[in-house]
Amino acid sequence: MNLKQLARMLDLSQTTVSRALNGYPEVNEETRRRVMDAAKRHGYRPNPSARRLATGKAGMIGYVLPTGSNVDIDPHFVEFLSGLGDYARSHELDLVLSPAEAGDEETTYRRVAANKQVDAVYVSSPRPKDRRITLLRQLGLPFIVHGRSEELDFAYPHLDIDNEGAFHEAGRLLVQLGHRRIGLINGDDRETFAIFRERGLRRALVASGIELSPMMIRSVVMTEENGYRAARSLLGQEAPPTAILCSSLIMSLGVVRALRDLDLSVPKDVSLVAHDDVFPWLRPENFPVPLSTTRSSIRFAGARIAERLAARISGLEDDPRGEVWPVDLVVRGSVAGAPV
Amino acid sequence: MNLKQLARMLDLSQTTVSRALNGYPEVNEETRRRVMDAAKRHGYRPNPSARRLATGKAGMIGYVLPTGSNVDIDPHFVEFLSGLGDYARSHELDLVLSPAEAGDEETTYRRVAANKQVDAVYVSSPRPKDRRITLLRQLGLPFIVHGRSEELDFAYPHLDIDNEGAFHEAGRLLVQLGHRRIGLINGDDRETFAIFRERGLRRALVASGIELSPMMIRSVVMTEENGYRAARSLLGQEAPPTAILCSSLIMSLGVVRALRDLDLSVPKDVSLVAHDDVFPWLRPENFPVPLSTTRSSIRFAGARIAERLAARISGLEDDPRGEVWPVDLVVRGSVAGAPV
DNA sequence: ACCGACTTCCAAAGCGCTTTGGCTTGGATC
DNA sequence: GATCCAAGCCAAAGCGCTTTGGAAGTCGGT
Repeated sequence: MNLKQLARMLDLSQTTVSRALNGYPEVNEETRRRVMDAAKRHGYRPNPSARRLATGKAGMIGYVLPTGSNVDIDPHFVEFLSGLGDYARSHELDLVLSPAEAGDEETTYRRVAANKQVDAVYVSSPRPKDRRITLLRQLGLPFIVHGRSEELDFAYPHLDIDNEGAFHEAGRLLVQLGHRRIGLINGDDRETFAIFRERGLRRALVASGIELSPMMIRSVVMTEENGYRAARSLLGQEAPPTAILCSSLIMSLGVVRALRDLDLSVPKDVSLVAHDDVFPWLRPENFPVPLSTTRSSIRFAGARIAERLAARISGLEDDPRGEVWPVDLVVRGSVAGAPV
Repeated sequence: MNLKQLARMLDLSQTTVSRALNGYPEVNEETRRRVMDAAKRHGYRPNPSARRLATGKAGMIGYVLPTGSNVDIDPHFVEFLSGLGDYARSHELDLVLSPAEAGDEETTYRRVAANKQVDAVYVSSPRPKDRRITLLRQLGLPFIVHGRSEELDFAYPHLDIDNEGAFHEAGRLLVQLGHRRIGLINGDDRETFAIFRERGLRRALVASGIELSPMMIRSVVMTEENGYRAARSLLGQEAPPTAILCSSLIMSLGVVRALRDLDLSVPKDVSLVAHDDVFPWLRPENFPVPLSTTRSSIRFAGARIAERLAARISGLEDDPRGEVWPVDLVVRGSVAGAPV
């Protein structure tokens, strides 16, 4: 069933039927009802390819996925996707993943924009200087950044969590508990989130006259193994940290293993706080010693971004508004006063 | 730059230019060269929307993503995606994720097929009786199943690993080591993979005259917490297992925690074998006691499925061929003779 | 009775490609 | 020299929608 047939059946022109269905005002209310009715009865659905060719609107949102034989997609992605998908479903929005060679996403963004394959994209894992942002603005492709970049003075649509605030608070807590040497096991420090977290911790320390020495910082890809190695390396120093701040639950698994290997107990010997993105399959309260965390659901972020993308597409949102979510500090058994 | 302009520029008809670019035979080789050349020089790329409307081919592959506020996407998905994406990139194939309400994927499959949004789809987590398979066949939408279903007597394209063989071998090893009570912590037993794994273990036991009692089986969603609970429950029985076979590394984390809580050591008190899908961020050799595993890279599966989907789309593959990969049994420190 | 000004509808021209059904042309065939 | 054929090209008709630029009909105001 296509438009022509439906129109003929109703003894109307395609124009009128099209307008009736798309809510244009220049059609009699009764006619509209008739049309809507017939459309529903016959299960008419406009052909998206045709609509797309005519309007240039795709009705989909996009994501450029960095790939490569040595590139691993972040496991956080799947949680984010759960939220995004859940919202997208309720609005019949599909998501297009366009694989790109890691390092050269630009080509793919250009292709996607030129082909008008999607109406908007979301961008993740931004870096302080991230060319994607200016590129997208220049291409005129609506977007929302999950995270932040310094680009354009932050005047572009984004959604981020308060990474700095989170680690500032966690750091302050540890300082208050008497810790002076606090180790940071961070994610890749070319990414903004990691930089913000480090800054947060540093601020908390400086406020008490403590400096955050580079010796206390490790910046690695967030795997269990790297968490282990970083912890071993931090704790193997002459003046090891008495507390560790860790950027992910997965790495914390490794940290806990390292502590056990070294026969150090949590929190007696070492206090531990980690950032929790809220995975259904790995929960901080189930760590050997319940883990204190800075918590923010990445899934909610996915849903919110989908919502805002939808709003942008339909023109309801068009200011370059940024949104920064506060992060909860959840204190559990893994922190205690610094050992004397 | 569109076809019309390019044609005018070359002083040829659109027909000829189109044919030249698409490799049709009825065009002079020299003309073709001229066309190809000009196209490259001017960076001409046919508009996919238009091509799509004309041909009905989308140039994308699809996946119907079950979603819902209580639905969590499997973390394995991201690894699968890494492989799929890596292959897809090299062939400029995009992937469309169409969110569906979990439980009613059918509506979405129908929509995707009717709209010709994608040229082929892949289907995951099949169940023994899985309506999606007959549905897709009926809709005429090419597909490949990742996993197996009993549907159609297995005569549909699929890629699976030998789950039965894997757990059979693992079970046999444990039996040979003298274990008589072997616990199974499985995934959702409505899914085929879990059924096959159970069957494999049972076969191994039966071969030695041992029965696999329902008391020895737990079937749960694969989270750390469920692994813990299942292990506690298995080990809390009067005649607890002396060995445990676990369907995922993530659950194994919980199992290890449970063992520790119960002051049981691996492998002295309990031997442990898990299935490893090969995550970059969690590796069996890094468990407190290196974990023995049945190993199969889910990432390779993703790449292979992308390859076969591409082949199906271009008509290179069209038999309902099934493909079952053997699984490696990797023995590490977590298994030992049964305690006396 | 005539004139805007609406309201309500329509025919037709896109959107940019593929594909059908010819139309030339030049050489081989008899 | 007439005939046939293949090679190489083209005009135009789709694909199924949206949107432009009217065209009728209605109605109150003068």
